[in-house]
Amino acid sequence: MHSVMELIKIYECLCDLTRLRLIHLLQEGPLCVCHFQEVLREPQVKISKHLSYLRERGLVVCERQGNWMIYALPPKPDRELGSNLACLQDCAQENPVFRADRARLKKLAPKFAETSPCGCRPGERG
Amino acid sequence: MHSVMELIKIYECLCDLTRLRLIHLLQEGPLCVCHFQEVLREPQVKISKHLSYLRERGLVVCERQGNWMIYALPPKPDRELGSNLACLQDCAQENPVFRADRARLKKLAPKFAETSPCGCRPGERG
DNA sequence: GCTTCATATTCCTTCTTGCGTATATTCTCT
DNA sequence: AGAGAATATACGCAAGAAGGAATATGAAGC
Repeated sequence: MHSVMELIKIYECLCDLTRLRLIHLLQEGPLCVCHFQEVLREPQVKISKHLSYLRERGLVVCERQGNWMIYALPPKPDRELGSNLACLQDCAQENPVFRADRARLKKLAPKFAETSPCGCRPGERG
Repeated sequence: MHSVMELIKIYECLCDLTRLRLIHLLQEGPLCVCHFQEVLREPQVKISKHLSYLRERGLVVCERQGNWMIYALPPKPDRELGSNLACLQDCAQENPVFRADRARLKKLAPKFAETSPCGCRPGERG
């Protein structure tokens, strides 16, 4: 009755559009909040709260870098999370929303590179 | 902005323990409500409402057989659902809760076989 | 110490979900 | 038609989630 809750926790994290987009972007590499804001074009509170939600449940980790908080997927996800991340990757490949997010990230990457803390490397896989 | 909602709908269906158990059991084959009741040891209302929830969202289909309603996974799931069902199958394999449900289903299968409508074949893959 | 920037948290409202009790529906059999 | 079995729905409630506005925290630079 314990490890099944892990699984449910994962699904709870995945069943919101904003969180799905956040996680999907993290699959391209670590990012900080303000970059999420620009790619998703959503207000800071919304981004930040969803990232907190994900962090509390272990779907993302974060690290402070000066003023910036760098978010990333956990370095060693357990079986359930790994399996679901792979599944999401698969489902997101052809999906218009996710494709658009990836395109937008790619387009903004050079701009981000100028002003970013060193731990935040959009477009590079973490 | 449409097909991503399909994906979210799937995750919404998967993020409840009872629904997860229902879907997992259906991966073993079609079942009717009263059999779910016995395997899960949950009240009829609960089972029935969660099945309705799943049906409305296209994660299960059902067919009347006299007094019984036979529930099953959709015969031709689309990519997102198929992918997630496979992922669930993977995650459920070693999970205590799901293992117990499978064991219980197996144990009850002979008893079900006597009283079941013909469309309901617990233990056989649909 | 004060300001500024990036991010987090609090408060409030609205909407959804899950559960249980009770009741309705739908079919079968006589 | 009436009874009984299997399943579904309605209602009320408590809890949680999502959003926005405002405010708080924490680090950096002067």
